[in-house]
Amino acid sequence: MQSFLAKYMTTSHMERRVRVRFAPSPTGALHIGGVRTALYNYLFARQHGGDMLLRIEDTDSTRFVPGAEEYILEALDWLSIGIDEGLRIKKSEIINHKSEIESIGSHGPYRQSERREIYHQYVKQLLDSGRAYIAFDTPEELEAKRAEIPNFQYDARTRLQMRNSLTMNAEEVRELLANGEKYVVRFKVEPNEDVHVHDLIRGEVVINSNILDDKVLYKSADDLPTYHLANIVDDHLMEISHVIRGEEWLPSAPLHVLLYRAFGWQDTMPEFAHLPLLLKPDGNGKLSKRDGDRLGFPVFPLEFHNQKDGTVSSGYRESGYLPEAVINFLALLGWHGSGDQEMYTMDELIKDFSLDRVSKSGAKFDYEKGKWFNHQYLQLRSNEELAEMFIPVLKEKLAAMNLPSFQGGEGGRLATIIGLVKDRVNFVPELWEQVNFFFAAPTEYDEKSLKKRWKEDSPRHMQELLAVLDTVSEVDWHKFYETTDDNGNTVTRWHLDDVVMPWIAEKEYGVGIVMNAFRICLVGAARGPHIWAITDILGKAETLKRVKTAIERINS
RNA sequence: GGUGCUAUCGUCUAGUGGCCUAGGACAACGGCCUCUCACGCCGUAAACCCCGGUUCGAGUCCGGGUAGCACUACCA
Repeated sequence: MQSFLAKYMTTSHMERRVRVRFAPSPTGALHIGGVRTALYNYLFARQHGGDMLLRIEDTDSTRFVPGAEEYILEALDWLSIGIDEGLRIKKSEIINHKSEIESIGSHGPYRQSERREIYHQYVKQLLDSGRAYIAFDTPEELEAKRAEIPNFQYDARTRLQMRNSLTMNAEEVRELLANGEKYVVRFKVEPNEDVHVHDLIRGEVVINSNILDDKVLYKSADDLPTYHLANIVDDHLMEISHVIRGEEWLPSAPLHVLLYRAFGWQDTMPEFAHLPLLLKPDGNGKLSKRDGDRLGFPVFPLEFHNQKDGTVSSGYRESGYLPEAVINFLALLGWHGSGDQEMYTMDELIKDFSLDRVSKSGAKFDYEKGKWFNHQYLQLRSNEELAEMFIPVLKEKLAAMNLPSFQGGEGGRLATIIGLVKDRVNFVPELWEQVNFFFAAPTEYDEKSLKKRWKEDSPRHMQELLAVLDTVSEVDWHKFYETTDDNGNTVTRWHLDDVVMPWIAEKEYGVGIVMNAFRICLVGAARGPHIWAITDILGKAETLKRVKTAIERINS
């Protein structure tokens, strides 16, 4: 039975419900840094049993890129970053790359472009209370001012020299407005005040209001607010408890604090956490879209065809990355767990995540480590799953070689083959280089391998081997059994071992020289899985045929 | 230029005053395994930005310097 006090404490001193948001702009593909921000928000929300919202910040109509919104939602969906409220992909509606977007929740609309009327009232509130003013300076005038005065800033020192409602009388302002003159609403920042921002990752950050300019909050040209106003109003209205965003926002955090105060919302102002930036792998600076092209790896989760500028950006999904690998890799870029653990499932991340353990400094994007993570997760997938993922690649390769297409339904043969080689690849498409010889006999033989492994006696060895192998029955060809090696480990021993090895011993040939030559006949190079695993899959007829062909073709 | 943030192996990082002759992971290198290439396993090399101060004791706290980054739009 709960005491009355416990009850009292939980009701009247109840912690605010955790509500976080990811609020991207639909200006292009979702950058991998943005994905990490979304992930951290998601982990935080889940851990606290709170809500993860998705809001689209499309207040700059000029930068809108068609398809970007769908892209963002699909990327999050692919990575299993779940959205509880706002915009998201309607489940079970992803057919033929066509996905439907749904809006869920009672705090909508969740696109800022659809919230014009809401912002009007708050702009008016600020104007009425004298916390903001109307400015008529044209972009050209401002530009001229900046050219004229070095380090010009629109603020308490300069606003009285500008064309705004502070310097004009009410009649003039009314007239300009009536004439349809373009204007903006600027926030009136009071000078000389130390603004304190509490950051969950960085602690107390203090900035003097003198360095802040009178930010534009609203522009009449497109009847939309700017980021700063829309962001604060929406976060307030949507009851956001924690703002977890990139470090690039830290300098404007004081402005946001001032805005919350101007509205009288300081008591419900969200907590802030500014995440370290993702840096270029080489040199310094923020990781950018161009770095991906330059260094040859994706910086976007999904491939993106930009309809606005016609560019195509490669994506992790199309490069063969597994979503869980991307998540794990990203989670550890700027955050570490409570121990030395490297591999994390999403559930483990949710359990272990903490803003305390987010680093303060930027993290260089290490693509090599990403590959390693993918390798790890690839091994965890079943052969059947990998086969399923590999089939499109396989079909494409076979078509390119004018070979009969893969039909499937071959009794799990592909899965068996993949099981043989998966531990040597990092990505699904790489499987092709490991399995190609199962689908097509070698047409040429790797020169390096020949030089090292194909000796003068090899043709004679192979000729003799052919005779030895021919004695093995079709049934015995595929036989194998379990045995124990010198170290007590269980190993698979093939019947063919018992046929070929005694022959080699009797003739006093080297095992290495015979087997490697044999391998070259079958594979075309000195690589690949265990030789008897290969002959098992190839079958007797194909094996003998390949050896014959090799004897004829090599050295001729 | 101004303001802010940051600073441990090549990279991601552990480290919250003594457990640090600085730990883990990726990458590199070497070895083992082995018919090959890989995987795997074992091992090696590799770092506290600099200068002061506080303290019995500093990678850890403080100050200064330096460097890097971010921001400084009618972009977000």
